[in-house]
Amino acid sequence: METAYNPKNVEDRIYKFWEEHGYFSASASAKKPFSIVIPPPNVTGILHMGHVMDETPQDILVRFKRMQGLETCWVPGTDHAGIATQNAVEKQLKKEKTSRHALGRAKFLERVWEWKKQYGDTIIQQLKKLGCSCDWSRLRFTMDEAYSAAVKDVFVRLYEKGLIYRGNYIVNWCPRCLTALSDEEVENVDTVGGLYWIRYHFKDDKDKYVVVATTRPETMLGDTAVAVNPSDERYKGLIDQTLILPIMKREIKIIADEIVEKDFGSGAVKVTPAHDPNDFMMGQKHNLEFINILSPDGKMNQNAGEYKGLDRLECRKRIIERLANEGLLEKQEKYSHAVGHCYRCNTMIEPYLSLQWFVKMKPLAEPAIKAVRTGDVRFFPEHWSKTYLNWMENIRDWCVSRQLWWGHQIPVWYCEATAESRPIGTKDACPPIVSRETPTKCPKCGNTNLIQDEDVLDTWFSSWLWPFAVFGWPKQTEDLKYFYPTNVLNSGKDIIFFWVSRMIMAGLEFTGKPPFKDVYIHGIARDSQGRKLSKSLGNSPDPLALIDKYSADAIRFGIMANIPLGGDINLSDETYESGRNFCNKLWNASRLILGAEKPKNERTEELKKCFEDKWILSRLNTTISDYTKALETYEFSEAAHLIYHFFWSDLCDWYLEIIKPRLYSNDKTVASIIPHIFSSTLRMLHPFIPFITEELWQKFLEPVEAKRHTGSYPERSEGTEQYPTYFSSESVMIAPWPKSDSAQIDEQIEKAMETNIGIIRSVRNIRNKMNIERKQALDLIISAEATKMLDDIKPHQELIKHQANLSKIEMGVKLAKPKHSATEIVSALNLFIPLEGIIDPEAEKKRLQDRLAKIQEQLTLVNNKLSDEKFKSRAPEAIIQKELLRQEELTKQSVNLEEALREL
RNA sequence: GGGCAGUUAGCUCAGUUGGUAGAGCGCUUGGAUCACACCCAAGAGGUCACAGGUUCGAGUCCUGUACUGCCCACCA
Repeated sequence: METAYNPKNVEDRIYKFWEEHGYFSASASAKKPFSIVIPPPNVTGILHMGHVMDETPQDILVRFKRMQGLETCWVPGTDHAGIATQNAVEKQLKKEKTSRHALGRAKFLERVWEWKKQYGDTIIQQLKKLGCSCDWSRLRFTMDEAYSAAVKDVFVRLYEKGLIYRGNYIVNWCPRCLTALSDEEVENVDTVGGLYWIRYHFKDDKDKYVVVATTRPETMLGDTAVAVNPSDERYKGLIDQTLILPIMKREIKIIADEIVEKDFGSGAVKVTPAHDPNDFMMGQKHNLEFINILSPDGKMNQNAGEYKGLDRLECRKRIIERLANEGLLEKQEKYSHAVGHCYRCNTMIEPYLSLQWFVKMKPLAEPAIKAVRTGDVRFFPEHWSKTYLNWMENIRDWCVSRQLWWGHQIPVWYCEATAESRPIGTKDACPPIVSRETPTKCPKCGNTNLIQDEDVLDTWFSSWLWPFAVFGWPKQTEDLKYFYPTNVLNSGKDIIFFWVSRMIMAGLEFTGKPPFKDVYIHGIARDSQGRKLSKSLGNSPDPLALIDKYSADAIRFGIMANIPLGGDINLSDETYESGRNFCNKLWNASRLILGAEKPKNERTEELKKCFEDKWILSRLNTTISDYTKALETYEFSEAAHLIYHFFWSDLCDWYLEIIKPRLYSNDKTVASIIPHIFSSTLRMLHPFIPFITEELWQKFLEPVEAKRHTGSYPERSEGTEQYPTYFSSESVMIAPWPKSDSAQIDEQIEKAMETNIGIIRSVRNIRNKMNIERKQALDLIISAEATKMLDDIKPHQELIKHQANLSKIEMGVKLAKPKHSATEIVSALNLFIPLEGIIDPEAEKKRLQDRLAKIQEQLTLVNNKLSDEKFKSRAPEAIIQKELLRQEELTKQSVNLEEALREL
């Protein structure tokens, strides 16, 4: 074996090995199921570190559960990501100096499918590189034929139930993507802009005017009223009076509405029903005219008169100038407010009146709220349920139609008469035909010229069905019955509203069950400075490059060991280095074992165990228990720390160092315990670092297999954990999960070992401070002060002597005795290392005095406490006993120290 | 404006039902010893944001304050 672990070539070979053995596939069986559906990555591009954060915990859980013996199914797939993918392909077309409009819908869609093929395949390859143990036979795409059928089915069901409606409303409009967006797809960014105060003169009294304030002055071209609060004294008597809208010279009325805030601006607000949600409501209420002044691309339209064709922002500039020139601009001031931007292209969105399809959300939200309230669906960490509930309780209807080409075309057909144009406010002559199948004629008028709605559905309208659609829903398949609901959903906090909440609603609505029991929310990957990872900042590393440099195992372990509970992680080279170092340590520890002696795989029970053997077995079983518990509750970094500590500190630093002589001398007990420990450790580590554990498993397996070949070893008995089969299975991936044997857990032994370690460290510390070579054997004298320790230490003298290189240990020696030679005192333990000729009596005296002062100070505190009536009457007995012991101990120490000082 | 987190070692974070603060990295010192320098040994470093309260005892529970981050929101 090489001195350093070299993951190159190992990982690909191992992954192939797993695939060829069919370990990933799952099917309905008598076993208990465990299922996870992957949050399908968008086919917009290749994977980034955010995906690694997303997939790694899932693979850990899946591997963990598979080893626990559950029928484990991880469904992989990708998402068509309508708007995002369409944008990506459009960008590509732009580079080719063409556009989707030049290509036409059909040709364009061909291009997107090509794109999807390319990136979808790449994503799958990347997931494999990362080690993901998905059931690849179940690979799904949100635009698969069967999946599309499910989407249609859902649309029709909701429509029939009256939960889908079509109507003219103000929606979030992206003038670049040329589509409506849902509220969730708008990112509000605090922006400093201007607040403009404009004078609207009265028709009858040209000298008088009302001042309105606005941040979007260009919308005044579409004003059809000015509104004030009915209780506003300033405007009493002015209601219903007529104003002349500047520039357009249109006559508009002053209306009264409660919605107007008296305290904002002048208390009077211009009303533009076609370009503001509030104004829209007022427009309906007061029967105002709706004047749309914008084209879909954000330019002014014919209703803007001379400004037609200008971009809205350019128009804004000109309007301001003109108003100023005409003396109608009362004032302008800087104003900071939230402005919506498209979450895909970052263009400033416009509130825009258009005909769209909506889903009524309140009826869907109610059961979904209940599911989380009652604990049918649980969030980890729990506090995310509050965020979820807060949003769900204030949910608003969902605009699901998108004016895009890439996506599920809406399963609605119109009679030709009403399909072409969609004039605002007009009603279709024939009602739309909402159908799973393509209809042949209009059921009302019999017309056979039907035109399908050109729009597609919001991409999330398909992904909210993911947990059951991947199992064949709406068909009641075996898979659906067996694997659904899934066990846990893994997601980033950024898509709780987009996806998690909607899946819960869809699951309950369409299957009657919540789609998963647990939701594990992980944080977001950031760079070492805490910034979000993004292409433009250049701080978003390519996972494949990192895997190439550090190995997939290193990335996985590094991230999972360092990720705070539910918090964001700052990624840096150190993160991956720590993972790499850990793997290398594992490699080398195995190398020590495999090089020293082939594993014997023999029974341990009959062999005589030394103290350290019992200790490491106790530690092992404690670790198995705690580690398993941590994984069950999604505490990945906690789990990683537990196993890290057990392996590196307990096993490598102490146990292996202690047993080295026995290892080289072929001690039978060691030779049987070691395979047991390594087998369990490799199995525990496998979910985190699957590749190297498999590679090592195979190496441990070699001698065993060799013996089987020669017939000197019994055949493998599958699936048992019984000796002599520590390495019973052909792959660690299908090996049984280690079980904690509570009979081997011994707290006293673990405590005793801690004491031993403390003593050994103290001696080493003294060596260090005094520059004493390790080769030079020392005498250790333990003072009588440390009476309590003596019994603990006695049985382990040999161990301590060997680890600390001591020639002898003398116990119960009074502090005063080594006054001519004691040179260093370890205060906590009262150890003395006698050495001739180095003592400085003055320094020694000072040291003792300081220590005495400290002890007396503590003694006073304890005495005070013990004489406190309240403490005596209320503190638990165990605590009082502890204090009494401490008092005794401190008293003894102070007496000894005083005596030592006198003798000095 | 509302909601949710957070404030503990130089940095990133743990801290289980209240019982005298831990890890990794970094730093300091020493070390080519026959698993590993991607290593080993040892060490230094903390008024647990602040102020009150409950308690025999508070990093931990309660109230308030300050600051940081995130999310939601139709004051134009």
